[in-house]
Amino acid sequence: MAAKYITIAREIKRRILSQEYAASAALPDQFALAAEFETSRMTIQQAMRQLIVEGLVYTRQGQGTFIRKNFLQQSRWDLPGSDYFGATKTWENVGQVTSKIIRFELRFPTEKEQASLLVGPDDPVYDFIRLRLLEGEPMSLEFTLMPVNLVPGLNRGHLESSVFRYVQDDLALKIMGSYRIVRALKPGAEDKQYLNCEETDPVLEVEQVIYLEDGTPLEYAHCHYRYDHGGIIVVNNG
Amino acid sequence: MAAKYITIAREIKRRILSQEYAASAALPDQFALAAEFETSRMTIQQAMRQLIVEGLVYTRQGQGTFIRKNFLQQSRWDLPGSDYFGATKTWENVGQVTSKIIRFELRFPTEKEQASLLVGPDDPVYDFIRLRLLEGEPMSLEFTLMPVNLVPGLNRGHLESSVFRYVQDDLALKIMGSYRIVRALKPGAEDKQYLNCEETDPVLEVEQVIYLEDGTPLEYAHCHYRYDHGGIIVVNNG
DNA sequence: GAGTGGTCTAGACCACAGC
DNA sequence: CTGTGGTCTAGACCACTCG
Repeated sequence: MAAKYITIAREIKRRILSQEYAASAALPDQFALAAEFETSRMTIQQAMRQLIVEGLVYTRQGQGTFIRKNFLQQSRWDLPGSDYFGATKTWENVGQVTSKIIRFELRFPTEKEQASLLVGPDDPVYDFIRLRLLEGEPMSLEFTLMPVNLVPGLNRGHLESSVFRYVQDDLALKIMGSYRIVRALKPGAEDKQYLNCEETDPVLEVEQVIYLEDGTPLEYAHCHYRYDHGGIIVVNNG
Repeated sequence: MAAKYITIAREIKRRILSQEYAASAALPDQFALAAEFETSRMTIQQAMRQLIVEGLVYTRQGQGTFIRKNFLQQSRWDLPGSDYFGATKTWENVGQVTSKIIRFELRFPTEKEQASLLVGPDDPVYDFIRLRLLEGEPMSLEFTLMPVNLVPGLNRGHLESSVFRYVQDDLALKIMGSYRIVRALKPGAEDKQYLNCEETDPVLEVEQVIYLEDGTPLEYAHCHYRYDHGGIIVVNNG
């Protein structure tokens, strides 16, 4: 049984989407909603906070609660090509994605990598490169580092299916967020070899650190995408 | 006078940053904090919600409230090169930014532009192109469209200083968020002409729609960045 | 069972906008 | 002044984790 405020938020969302509440008009005030749902005003406010976070409505003190004209925006990433954040799902809509392992090694981290992963010089890391193919066509090349002590037992099978699923389901680690830098680059030797880039084909690079819920860095990666396989969508609210 | 929960959140934040609370240990529980700050537990929870949003702490039912190991991440964009989101400030740390107006016209929107800006075919739009220079060196080329009825009185002076400031300070419009797609592109004719791109120099393109707080699209733009002038930082929490 | 955060109540007063 | 959302109280019970 979901919390009452969640249930109420869902119902109000339904009414907005089915246009039972006129767009660009004010919603019933919180007292009226509290009466209708036979609850306290605090609970209505909690439901409203939920809808605000979802980008569906906004409030103005002294005026009321209003529906956003455009609430299609999500407040999270949709990065086609990462294991993480449901991006694989985005790809599944497009076609079958497979992975080819180019490298899978163990080594000690460099200074820059120690800083990115918050590990010491003697803490071993996995170092692997994967070529991701969409319907057999090369799409992205991913250079990944992960601390061994966080992801014990990682093997080639996981790399070929989904490292994310292994981390989340088998190791029960929870991912909190990410820090990413996006750039355009000239193609390097590996990009030409594996992504079939010509000299004039730009590469979209995403350098990223993925964090667990307590802030421990789980992964430090450089992902190279072919420029003609779509872009990265980023949405920002408020 | 700030709200009590804000004051409490600030105080707890101070303690965390000054390491009065041991990192990776649990904070005092909400009952203890409520007693200490002589308030109700609801107010403490509101303060905690604030700190959670800021990425400083996280909670686990049945366990407690914990400090994130890495709370440097922000939950907002930092896009060097846009008028918006304090990015100009980012640049000011680097050097003096100036704008050169390549085009400034009025016209009617195409179908795609009507869809992006949510305007009709007979609603006029500003269409301008600006070259942005850092210390005199070309850095980005921005193709912008804005509905005339939202931004009356826009002139070349605003384009040269800051459209954002005009919109926010003089017109008192409030910006809510953005929707962006990031790509790598081969350089086009304008990129070669104004950004001095060679044939092999990739371009980082950001296609963006910026929204006002009620969801009305304010701006539809394509921004082209030289590949060697840094990347775009994106942070995601939760 | 004990201790934690999550939710909820039934009110109260404050801050702000509009008439 | 009226109506709105914002904050706050003092308590209650529930859900979850751990020893």
